[in-house]
Amino acid sequence: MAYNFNEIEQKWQKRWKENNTYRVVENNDKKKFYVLNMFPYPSGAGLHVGHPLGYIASDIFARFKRLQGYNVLNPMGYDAYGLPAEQYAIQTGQHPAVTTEQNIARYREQLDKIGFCFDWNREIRTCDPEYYHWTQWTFIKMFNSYYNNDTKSARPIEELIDRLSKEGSAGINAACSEEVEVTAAEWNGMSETEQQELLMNWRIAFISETMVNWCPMLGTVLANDEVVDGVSERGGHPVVQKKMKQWCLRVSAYSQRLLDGLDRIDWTDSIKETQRNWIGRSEGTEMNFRIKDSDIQFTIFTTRADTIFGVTFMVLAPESELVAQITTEGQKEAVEAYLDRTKKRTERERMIDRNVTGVFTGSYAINPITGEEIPVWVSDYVLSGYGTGAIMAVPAHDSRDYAFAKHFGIEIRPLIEGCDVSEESFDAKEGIMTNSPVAKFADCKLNLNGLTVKEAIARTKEFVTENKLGRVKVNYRLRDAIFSRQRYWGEPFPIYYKNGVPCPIPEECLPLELPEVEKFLPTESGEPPLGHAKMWAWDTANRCVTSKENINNETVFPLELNTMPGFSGSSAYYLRYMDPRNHTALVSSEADAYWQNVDLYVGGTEHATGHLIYSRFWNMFLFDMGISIKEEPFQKLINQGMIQGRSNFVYRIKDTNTFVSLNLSKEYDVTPLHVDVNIVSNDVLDIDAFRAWRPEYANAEFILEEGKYICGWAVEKMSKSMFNVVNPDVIVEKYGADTLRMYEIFLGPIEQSKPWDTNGIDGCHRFLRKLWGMFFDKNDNCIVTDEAPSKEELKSLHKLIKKATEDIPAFSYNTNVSAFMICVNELSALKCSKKAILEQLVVALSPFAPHICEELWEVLGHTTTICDAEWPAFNEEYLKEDTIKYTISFNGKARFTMDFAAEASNADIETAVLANENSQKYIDGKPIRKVIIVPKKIVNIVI
RNA sequence: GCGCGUGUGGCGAAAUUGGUAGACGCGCCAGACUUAGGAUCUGGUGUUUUGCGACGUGUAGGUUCGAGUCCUAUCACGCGCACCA
Repeated sequence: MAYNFNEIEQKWQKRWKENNTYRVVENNDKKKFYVLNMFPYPSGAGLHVGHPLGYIASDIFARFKRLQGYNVLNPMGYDAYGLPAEQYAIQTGQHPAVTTEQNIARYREQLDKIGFCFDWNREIRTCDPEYYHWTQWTFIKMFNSYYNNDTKSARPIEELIDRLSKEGSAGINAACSEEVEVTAAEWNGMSETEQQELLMNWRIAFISETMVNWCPMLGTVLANDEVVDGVSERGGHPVVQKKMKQWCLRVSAYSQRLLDGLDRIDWTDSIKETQRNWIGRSEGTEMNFRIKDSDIQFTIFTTRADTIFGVTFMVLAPESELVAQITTEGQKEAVEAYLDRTKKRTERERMIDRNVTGVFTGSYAINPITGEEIPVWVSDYVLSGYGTGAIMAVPAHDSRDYAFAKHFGIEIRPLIEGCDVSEESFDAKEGIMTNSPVAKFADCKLNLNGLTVKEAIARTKEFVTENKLGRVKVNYRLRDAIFSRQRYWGEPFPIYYKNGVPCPIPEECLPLELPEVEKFLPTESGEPPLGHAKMWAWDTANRCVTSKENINNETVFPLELNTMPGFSGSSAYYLRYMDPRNHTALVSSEADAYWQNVDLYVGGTEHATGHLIYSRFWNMFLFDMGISIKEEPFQKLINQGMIQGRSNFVYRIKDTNTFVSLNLSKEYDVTPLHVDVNIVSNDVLDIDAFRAWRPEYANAEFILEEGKYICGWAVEKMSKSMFNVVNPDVIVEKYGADTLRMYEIFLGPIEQSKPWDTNGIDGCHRFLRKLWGMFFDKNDNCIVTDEAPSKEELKSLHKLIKKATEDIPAFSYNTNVSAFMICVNELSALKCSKKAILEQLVVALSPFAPHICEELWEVLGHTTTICDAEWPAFNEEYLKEDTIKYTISFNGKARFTMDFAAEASNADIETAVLANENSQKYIDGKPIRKVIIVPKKIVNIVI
């Protein structure tokens, strides 16, 4: 009896490829199902055993859906642009395209060994001109669009231009960088260049001089989500703030839609919550304050309009332009010194150091409601990028204002009945208002006394709006995405500059291919790497790329030197899979109408605020353009947990070459050292392999316990430096792909992070061998019979089918594997080798272990692939119990059990219980008042 | 600080609406077959007790005939956001 998994797996992988088994084509007679994995970045390290987890999970689902009769799209491709390939290129001179190609080949080889049902005919790579053609095309669409807040959608920029030329900016309700007022006459009087500059205020893809996260070590800017704790996510290099001209995408225009859309999609609450936090909606009020003895006005944003009577100072962000305007002569020196000091500090330093700092400007603002004079300060605890960069400070009810007031001895005026602000501020939005206003402003038209905080906020909003003192405003934390990267290995912008004005190259001329460069580093003059490209100018007359030498500013113009960031290629790839070889459109409307959007998206949580926001934005834009018919790209999202490494340690006694076993190591002064997990089994070290591992260990001595060297262990990230990387190829070689697939999902719930531990894999392997043993005897003779199955066998089988049918859609794969083990154990115990049973068993198992199931399917006499079989239906009849065991309890304590026929009525049970001599014996002589019968389980007797 | 989530054997973990806690697998123990076992098969395995039994789902209460599950408080860990006004 031999289960030769290597032979079987190779045979079927070859056959699937030859027969194009997993090819999928649109078919209107069949219901569609779209399964998608977040496509990988092909790194040089290859796949480790953690990477395929999500692919296995989605593969099981895809195969299951196919068996249920769906037309399943399950594509795969590569997110091939990225920093590591570029950095490798800088170090070695090797072109990133070459290393990327090699890495992809290696990935493909590894993936193929695991037996996925990907349709490789639809493979895409983001660095392929055929693919980034449509990334560039979408960018041009964004450039040529603005966001209309009235229609709540992106509209052609011509609409806006038309309006500007006829009516000016009056009445335009559009997402913009800043409020602009321009009359039609002014607009029409502007030069082309001036008009183009102004339009940047509205374009969805626009150029803006903004503060960016500049990473000097990487020589590029980074998006907010690429910066973690003040350092770059990749590489951990320091990041500083710098003002630069950059391409941006007006993601913020979609804030509300991105927020609302979350209610319509089936994602986990935690990831939705993360996105809500990231979007950061806050409803509040903008109020205008006037500076005393001047015409200067400024606006603040607050969510606590109710606290207007408690304002005892105002604060401006140091970056605010107002600071210079309102600083009095007397305070000039102090203010400038303060600004100087803050400028030198990075954002990160300002965040870490929470000491209170600030300086008085010398000016006073007028409270628009009471007319009170309020001192205006400057402090870096106010951020220039949020709200208006200015606040009204209410120390009694905001902890930051409180700290500031305490430090500088400013009045703290409590506004809520009974609150104690002697030690700390009262920040909660609850209680009854008082002192609003205080007696000396009693003639003030607004009175909030006696209202709850909630009522007071609403009342103040009304008052402010009626008296034109400001307006109700919703603020979002979500910023526009910075879209330029000073890198080589990315999508080039389809943009040339005519007299400094950016112009898109004609759509018909796309793709604009990435040029060759001599060096992948920035130029001497500090231009991005594309500055090295010779063939990098646009000839408008011949509509082609030409040499930079030909630039004449009449017909030949310089091309953009930045490239697009990583998320550009990964934002709409799901659409491209629907129609990957279309030369005339991103996706045909037919293909889009058929596949709609992704039904099941599988990937890690690390993209919660990056890819998963950008691609929703990107897709909403394409939805507005009428390209995508679904507003949300990913209907259901499953986040697979990470598989961590399980590192092993040996303990070397200090200054010796002697290693002591784990439980004896406490008695010595030892240094724990990582040891390669591949020479450790069940935490027992293979001593010979250890001596051979490294030359310095060749003469190592060991202090053993019970004849073995026991290693310590810890859960850590899977990485080369920890010597805990387990390669899937090695597992496939030793146990087979089916065992690997079963074991990966058997490790635990799919969404949970867990350490890889090769030790448990035998259990899954034994299971498959046991299954094999139901088909063949020791001499490899097939023992399958045509006998009719027994009731017991049918029950075992249908219990399993029911479980699998319910568990797969719920992603309870780990318990499902258990169910298969139970079923096979039961059937083996019954010595069942009946075709009628085994046939359905292998179909149900095939999503999990496709190779062995194909083989056994063939053994059972089938000539077509098991993928085209039908998912077995379970029959409730077989699952019914003949009798049900009831526990008879007395005041909650179980006393005895009785069996009843499954169909016994409550009355039957009650009568039987009362007549039972056991029951009499245990009622302690007291009369029974009531028998409570809980269906199927327990009969309760109350006295 | 705010928000979200998780706590069950030596380990990974199960447990439909509240109804026999610990399924299944690993590990461990014993046995069988073996020259051998890191192969295979069979049985056992929460703690405690010679036994009957008692106790057991982070901790402390509560609801209930009955709580891993519901409620309140609390502790620990993980994740997200964070001078966001």
